[in-house]
Amino acid sequence: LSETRRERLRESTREEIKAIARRHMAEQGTAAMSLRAIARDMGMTAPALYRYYIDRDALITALILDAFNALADALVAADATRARGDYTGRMMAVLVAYREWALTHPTDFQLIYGNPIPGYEAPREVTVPAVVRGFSVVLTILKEASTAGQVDVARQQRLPPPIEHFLIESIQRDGYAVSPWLLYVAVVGWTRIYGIILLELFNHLQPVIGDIELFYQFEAENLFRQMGLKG
Amino acid sequence: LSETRRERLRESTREEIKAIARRHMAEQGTAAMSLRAIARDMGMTAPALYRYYIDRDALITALILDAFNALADALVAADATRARGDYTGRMMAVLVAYREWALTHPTDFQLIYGNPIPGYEAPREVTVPAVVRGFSVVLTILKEASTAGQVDVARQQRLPPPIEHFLIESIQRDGYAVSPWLLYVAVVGWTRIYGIILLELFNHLQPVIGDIELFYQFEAENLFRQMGLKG
DNA sequence: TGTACATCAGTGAACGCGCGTTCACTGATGTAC
DNA sequence: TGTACATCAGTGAACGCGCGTTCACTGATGTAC
Repeated sequence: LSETRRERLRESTREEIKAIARRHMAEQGTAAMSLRAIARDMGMTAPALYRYYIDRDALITALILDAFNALADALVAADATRARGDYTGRMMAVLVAYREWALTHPTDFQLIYGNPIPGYEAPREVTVPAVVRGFSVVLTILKEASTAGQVDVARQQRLPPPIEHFLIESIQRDGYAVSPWLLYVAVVGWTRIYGIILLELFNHLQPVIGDIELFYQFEAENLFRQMGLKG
Repeated sequence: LSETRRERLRESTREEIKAIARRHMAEQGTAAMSLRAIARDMGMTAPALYRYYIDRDALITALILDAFNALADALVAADATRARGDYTGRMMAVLVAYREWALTHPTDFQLIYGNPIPGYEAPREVTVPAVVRGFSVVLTILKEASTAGQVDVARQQRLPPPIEHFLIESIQRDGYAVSPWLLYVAVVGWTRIYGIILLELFNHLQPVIGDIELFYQFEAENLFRQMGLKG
């Protein structure tokens, strides 16, 4: 709004730095991100980058934060494409969007959910809220479906007590407004699609199953059935 | 057998190189493996390593091959601890051993199933047979359980036709001696435990579910039920 | 059993390259009067 | 409107470090007669 010309230029340079960093990571792996290489590609000298990020770690943190938020945005947008009452449709749209985002942004996905970068540790106070944003898209759908009576209680399994207690504590601490069972199936769903997507990213799955998109949808439907999601 | 003294010394040096490489990877990440650092730790100069591995890639390949074989050994050993007719017991032992191996050898696990090392590509003719060794432990249990009538056919789902066709082709090409459904559930099981284990390795799962060991077993049982494995 | 020779492990110097970060500086852009 | 000054982006040199790989070599170990 009241941004000066200088502030706008500065912001666009910050964005350009991140864009080139992403390109390099895509080509060389996330661990290969180098300030000197970025500067070279921008036609600048390396010390100039220190005007924009105080050091290499700060740049990595910015990239990670962007990635979490972009992923969450994609999930929110996918959720919005379906009628509010179509709970399985919304859930499927979100899961498909998750995989699609990972496949179209493989580097960003590895940055947030793959091998950690040696010598770098993400500050939790920065990353956790961004993670929660994405996760709560799924939780909201489950909560609304449950409220609408669209979750089959008969399918609900008895959880091992220590896990149930842990989930109840999470719910109270973070105010999730879902039952332990719904939180549980959300976590299980997350581990399942994560396994498929990461194996696909590393090219381990295609030779084994062939059509991964179809496989993914089939497994999503199995998950919905186990969750007790109706429709 | 007819190994000379020189050959024995040579072999033990090759092993020492690998051991130190593993330690460095555990401390610094898989991408940080450096010949100079290994040589330094061995009290040698870097060029001496070229007597044992023709280059850095050859050393990485040797480490990967060792890791696949050690994992397969662990699965075979776990399978052998249960009575032959106890199919669910054998399967559970194997899945638990898989996770335990990954947790006690996190670096090796990341080396074979995590982010690829930038600039390195594993030669498939070396790795594929080692992968198949581990996978066939699970397939054998499923095959024997099926032959013994211990797989509930009623639980079998109709697979999407393109996937079924792909699996049938794999079975014929590689001579797997199981039904498409059994191969399918083996693959699904693999993606599921992989997702859990990798999230656990990266410390993303513990804050969400608490007792991961219990969670893992609970999910394994759910998997057996979906497979139709009796007992 | 002793000697001559071949094999092989390991060295040290070098090549050419990369990296993150600090520092004193230049020169352009923007601001106050 | 014009001038003096402050702010800030970016430079170039430097520090101290790392890497994989090649090469001619030394010196110890093993082998053949």
